[in-house]
Amino acid sequence: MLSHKYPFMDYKMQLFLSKFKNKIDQKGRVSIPSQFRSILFQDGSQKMFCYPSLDAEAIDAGGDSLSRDIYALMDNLDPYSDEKDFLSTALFGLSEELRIDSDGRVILSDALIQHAQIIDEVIFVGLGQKFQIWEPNRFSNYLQEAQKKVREQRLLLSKKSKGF
Amino acid sequence: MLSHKYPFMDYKMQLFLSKFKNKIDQKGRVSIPSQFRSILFQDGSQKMFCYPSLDAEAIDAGGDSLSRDIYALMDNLDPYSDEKDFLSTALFGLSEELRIDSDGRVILSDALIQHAQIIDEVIFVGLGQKFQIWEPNRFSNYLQEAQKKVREQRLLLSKKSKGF
DNA sequence: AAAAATACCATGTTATCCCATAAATACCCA
DNA sequence: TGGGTATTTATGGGATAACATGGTATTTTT
Repeated sequence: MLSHKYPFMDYKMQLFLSKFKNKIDQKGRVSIPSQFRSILFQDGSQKMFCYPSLDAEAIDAGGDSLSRDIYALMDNLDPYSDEKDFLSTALFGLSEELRIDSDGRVILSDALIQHAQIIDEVIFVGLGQKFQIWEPNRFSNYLQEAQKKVREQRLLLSKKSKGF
Repeated sequence: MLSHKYPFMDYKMQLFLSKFKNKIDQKGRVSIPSQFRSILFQDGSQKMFCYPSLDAEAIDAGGDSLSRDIYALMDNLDPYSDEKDFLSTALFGLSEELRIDSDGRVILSDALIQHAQIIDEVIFVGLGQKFQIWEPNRFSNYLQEAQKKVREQRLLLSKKSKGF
């Protein structure tokens, strides 16, 4: 189960960190940052699992562990609830497994591009067990907001976090 | 008891102490001071974990113990809340694990350099379980301020702490 | 046949490895 | 203790490998 009691962040597991800006070429191809790629490849798959982010104008993405986590999350919901139907549609209905080509690139679908309002450049942002793909300007706006939130919660954080 | 006074410091752990000034070469490489390096290498990793300092125009850096603390902090949040997305963005998205090369050097990312306003020289400042990387002039200004603040609070403190 | 997807190749840039050197530090032994 | 030698360290440079990115050719789909 995905909860506080069973942290899914094994200390050994590799996390998506940092951010990288890459270009989209005329054919719609984008290089996945090599740091992220090597994590995706870890379980042998040549796929990138992704779907439109629920709360942001961005694409959520990750590897097998992400899709498995989401599947597990669904599994825990009441099979006949509206909540489950809604989430299944929102996540699985709109999610895709993009093939990673021999040069480490993917082609984002029109639906994903439209959701994230992407033009010809994207930022890959590591979020730990997943990452997001943003249109650069939208991301910098969002980042400002996020940093503001972090500062607001600062005291709370510093008490728990041993000096960070 | 030790753990009461220093709740987050394992008495065995090696501390980052003292400060060292090093140069950045044309390729952007900086040597990590060997004293710091040997602490970073302790757990076998060849990485330096770092992120823009929340309160200063400096880079916060450390080894596995620092990154684990932050991962643990994130792990306590509800995985699919937007609170978590905000924090992940600001913490994971801006953090980096810089690879330490065979000569003990790292290449600081543009984002970090810009945050700390670094040109071609840096000061590594030990802060115990982590250290900071500063542009030298900024650091000496900061240090002066800090010392001034300490002097101002000295009387107040000494009444409570008998001897500091 | 046209369009899209895929494989393959080329290039400039950047990171990484390896070696050289000078200075500082640690070490050793008379 | 002193004085000389070895080792470590910071730093520079050349060679090599990796990466992002653009392009062309080949295959697959429809």
